[in-house]
Amino acid sequence: MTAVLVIEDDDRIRLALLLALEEEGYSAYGAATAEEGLRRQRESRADHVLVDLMLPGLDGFECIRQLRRDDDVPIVVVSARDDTHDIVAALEAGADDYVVKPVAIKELSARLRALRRRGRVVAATVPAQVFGDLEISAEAGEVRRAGRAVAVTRTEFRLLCELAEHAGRVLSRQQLLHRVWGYETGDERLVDVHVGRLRQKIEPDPANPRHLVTLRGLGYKLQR
Amino acid sequence: MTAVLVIEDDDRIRLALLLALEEEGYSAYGAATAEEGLRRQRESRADHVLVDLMLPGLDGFECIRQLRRDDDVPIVVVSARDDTHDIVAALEAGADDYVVKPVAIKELSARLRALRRRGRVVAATVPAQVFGDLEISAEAGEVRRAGRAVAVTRTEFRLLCELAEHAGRVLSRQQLLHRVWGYETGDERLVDVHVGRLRQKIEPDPANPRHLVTLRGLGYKLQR
DNA sequence: CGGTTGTATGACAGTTCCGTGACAAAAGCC
DNA sequence: GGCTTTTGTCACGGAACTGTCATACAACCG
Repeated sequence: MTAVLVIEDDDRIRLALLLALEEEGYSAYGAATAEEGLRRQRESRADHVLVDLMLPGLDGFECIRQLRRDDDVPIVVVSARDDTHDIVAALEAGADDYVVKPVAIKELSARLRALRRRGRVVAATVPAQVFGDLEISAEAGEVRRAGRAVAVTRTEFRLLCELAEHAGRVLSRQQLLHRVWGYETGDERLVDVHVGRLRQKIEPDPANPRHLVTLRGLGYKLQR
Repeated sequence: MTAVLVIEDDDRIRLALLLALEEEGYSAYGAATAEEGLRRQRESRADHVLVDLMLPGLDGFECIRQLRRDDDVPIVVVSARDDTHDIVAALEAGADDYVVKPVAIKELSARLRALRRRGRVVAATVPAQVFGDLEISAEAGEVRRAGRAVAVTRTEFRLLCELAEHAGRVLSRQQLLHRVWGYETGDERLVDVHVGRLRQKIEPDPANPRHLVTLRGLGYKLQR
């Protein structure tokens, strides 16, 4: 029996989903908060997790990340919001699919089947973001320049990922401090220093950066 | 470079998709009919296929079935019709995802990434694995280096299998504690110690590991 | 051109992180 | 029960990393 865990705070929707899934032949059980969902998934591994994005306390994105941390379970987001940003963010956080409420149970079921099928397939492609001769592989925790692995530290890696995630767009020092370091405020020079160190490692000519460029008065951006 | 084949009869849409995909860093090429698409996929295997459902001649569903017959390539349907029947039918035919036009390229790209990630996840449950001169036979419960059997203890073996199963990907100490020892939490030094012992046995030069490498601040990974 | 503002970078100290040897407890094995 | 092997804990030393600072350099502006 295929087990499905539904993490959704709205009681009505959660129960409706559980019933519909049972009807489709799944064994389904629910959790009203992310915390509870994480706990239940640790205790008894479901074959699929459905998760809402708007949850009280820990939100859906964080929930997905934590689920992913120690489990390869297929995660499907079931959200009311049909918004590209949310979809992309959820998938990047580690979700495998995203469906918009109200969802047809037949479709959901078919998507779950497709996910299970895909899970069995063997594929060898390594996902990596590419910027010219620069490759960033978050999973491998690795950065390559011209095919060669470059050793970067954790902070540098986070910084690079953050810039890569918003490739082509400027990020201010404040934004970076906030997103990479979690600082609400702080010395902006810190960013400079780390950008400099990163350049030493990933730029062929650190003094004339091609990818990690400075926009005076604005911040930094990563470009192809 | 990740290659994407777009099977879509409407020239404008196909070209727009191709351009947008290129922009996202993919290598993209197109086909105006199912027949042509099948032929191109046979000749040069793309990493992803996007397919419209309404095609002249052979329709999208049939196209998906034929693609599936000799290829595990991830297939994403890009259709104008947002209809549960179509969605279910397409997924049943073998598609892996279904997005409705007009589609945000960022979303599409994120979905492709999610598909690639998923494909790799279970990929690893392979009986025997080879890492350079290192062989791990999960069934035989045996490790060989340069053809010679190496005696490893049970914990070391589990640890090695876990790393091998996610070859090339970083596993944090917490993940390893959880997956190898079943601990919800615990002293991370434990992992270090066992990694160290394993290195003594499987690395030619344990002080400079080639396969079982440390990613400072992140964890360990096994690489070729 | 000189002043002003913003950015790059080398040096340094404090801290974090990792590897390892030692050791005791636990588990296997005659 | 004695012996060996394996496992987990601890503590220490060293290496790597981080954040701060000072200084030098570059860009901008009137």
